[in-house]
Amino acid sequence: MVQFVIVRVYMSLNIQQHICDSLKTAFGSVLNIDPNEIDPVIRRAQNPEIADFQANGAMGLGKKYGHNPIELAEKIVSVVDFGTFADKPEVAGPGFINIRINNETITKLVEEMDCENLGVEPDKDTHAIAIDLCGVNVAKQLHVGHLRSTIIGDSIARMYERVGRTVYRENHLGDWGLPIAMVLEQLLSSETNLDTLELDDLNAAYKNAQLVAKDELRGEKAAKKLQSGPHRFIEIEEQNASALGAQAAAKTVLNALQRGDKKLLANWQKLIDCTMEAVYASLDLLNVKVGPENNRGESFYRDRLGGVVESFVSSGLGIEDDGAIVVRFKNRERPMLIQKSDGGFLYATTDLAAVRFRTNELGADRVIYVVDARQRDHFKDLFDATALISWNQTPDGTGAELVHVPFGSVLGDDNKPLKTRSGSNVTLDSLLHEAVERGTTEVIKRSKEPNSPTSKMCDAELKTIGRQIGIGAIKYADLSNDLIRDYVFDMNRMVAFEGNTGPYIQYACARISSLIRKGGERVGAKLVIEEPQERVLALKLLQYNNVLHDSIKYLEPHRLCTWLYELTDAFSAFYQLCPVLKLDDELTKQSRLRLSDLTRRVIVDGLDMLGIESPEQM
RNA sequence: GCGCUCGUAGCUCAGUUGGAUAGAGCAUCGCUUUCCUAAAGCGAAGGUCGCAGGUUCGAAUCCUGCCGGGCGCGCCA
Repeated sequence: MVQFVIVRVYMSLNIQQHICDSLKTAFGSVLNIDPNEIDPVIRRAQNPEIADFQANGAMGLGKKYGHNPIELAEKIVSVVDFGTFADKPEVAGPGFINIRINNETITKLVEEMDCENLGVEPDKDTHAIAIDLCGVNVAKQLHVGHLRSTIIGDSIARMYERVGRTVYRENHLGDWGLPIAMVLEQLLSSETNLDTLELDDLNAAYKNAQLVAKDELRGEKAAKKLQSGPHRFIEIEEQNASALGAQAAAKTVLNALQRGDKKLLANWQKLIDCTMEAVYASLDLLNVKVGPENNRGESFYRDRLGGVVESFVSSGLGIEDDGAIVVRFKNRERPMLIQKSDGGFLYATTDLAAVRFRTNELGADRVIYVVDARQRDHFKDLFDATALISWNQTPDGTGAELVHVPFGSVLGDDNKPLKTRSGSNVTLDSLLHEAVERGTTEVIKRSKEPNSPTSKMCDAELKTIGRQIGIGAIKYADLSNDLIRDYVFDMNRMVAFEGNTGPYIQYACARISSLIRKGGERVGAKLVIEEPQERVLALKLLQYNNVLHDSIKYLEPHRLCTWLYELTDAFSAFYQLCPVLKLDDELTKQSRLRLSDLTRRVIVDGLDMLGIESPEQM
């Protein structure tokens, strides 16, 4: 019983935390101040030859409390008690404290990590998380723009779920409003059969509707800009007469929809079904956990929009301006429009309704918007408006944090936003199929090698693996960069089995699987950490929990990617220099097999949070 | 015009939120190597961290001003 308690306490400690606490105590006693106010600035040491961790706090604290930093560091070193974790640290340079963890501790910690949850601590916060992702528009095919929002959002969701949070993936469909009404009007007036509707027909109608809308807008703007006299205005109106006619017809349709016209609503639903059927197929191929259950689009909020505006108006935050209702902010000129002068609502209105739903009804204390960086201003307005009206809290009064995760564009090799040769948007589907094809080509090529484990596989098996590699390649390439940056879509680099790529990590993982198949699992074998490569690998593994929580904290999946790549590298060095299968020393052999298997499970788990599958052979 | 954002090796990118001599992978050039292993390995070269100031014991990182690229700016989403 006693032992059980000790084990529990030990497990809840991670190395870095333990070092930090010990040093806080040491600094506190030497400087005679409250240890809790001290930050010893613990970092992983850059050079493993020198140390495992370093404490950089002596410099700053020495300065602050009038001590020579080197002398302070030496005093700290002489009094600090790391218990069994580490031996006496060393002082270097201007006051760095270098700490080396002893092998017994590393061994013990790795053994503790080697359990079902792989040392990942659950999040203490138990509120839900809402993630706005994908953002598909009805009547519109998914294109590259949706790729990033979907896979980044899904990855963040998976990371949160991994630490025990409930996540609502919110697919905020563009399924309501004038654009959809225009498409519907066009299809109805051309007497298209909605039951045999194809997505291509819808797309064409959507594009056409957008052109018409743009024409009207351009005409109005041109007229205003030129300060045109009445005759000039009439001229433009004549030019856009048909456009305006279409607009008027669409508005009629929209009105009928909003009134709840049953027949029209049924037809509207057909547009959605037609669109979503194709969308789900793409999302499925992309291996993301987004399906019909995640749909909560603009139409879901349609009856709440009036209330949103009313709330703002009655609290004095929404004021009338030129016939429209706007919300103004103290520190900037730009207002946020929440109601048009014709009484119509805007996307800002819907987003406000969605915020309130997510915080108040879903109980999310973090609402995350994975949306293109170009919408930064919109989200700044949205979040500030939310704060003004105090909708940024859950029902239990917990403050809800609204975060925009902005991401850059996918570029073609001309460094411009990715387009097809004819200049149109690249559909997600074509991109994914190209990736699958490239992945499959790689797998088939490798299966021709007689000593490859895939050499006896049938076509269907090879195709499955090819899909896993191709999709993994583009997802990893996307997630492994700092999100804010644009990146050039280069399939050759993405599917390469060398370098910081998805396939490289998958391959390394498959090879460990192969090793385990030959050597057998060694659950519970005694670990022996002695060789430098074993030590480096073990220390790397022990960072898993911290890296994951940092990736979540900063909403940066590329941290996890970088670390997985480093882990894979550490394993390669280990596998290169530490024999396993041919060892006669059964103890070391079992230990190494266990270390390998733990590495494999961590890689599989890590890749899973990126939405990437880990084939056992490839 | 105003605002946001990015700028790191030839190329593609990291850089642990202010720490030691700025790191990887491709590509280049050398040298080893036929092995328990489904991957060859090791090394070299390559940098004014866009530029100039400032803060600091200490700056790629924070502040200011420039330069260059991208993006956004009232009734579209």
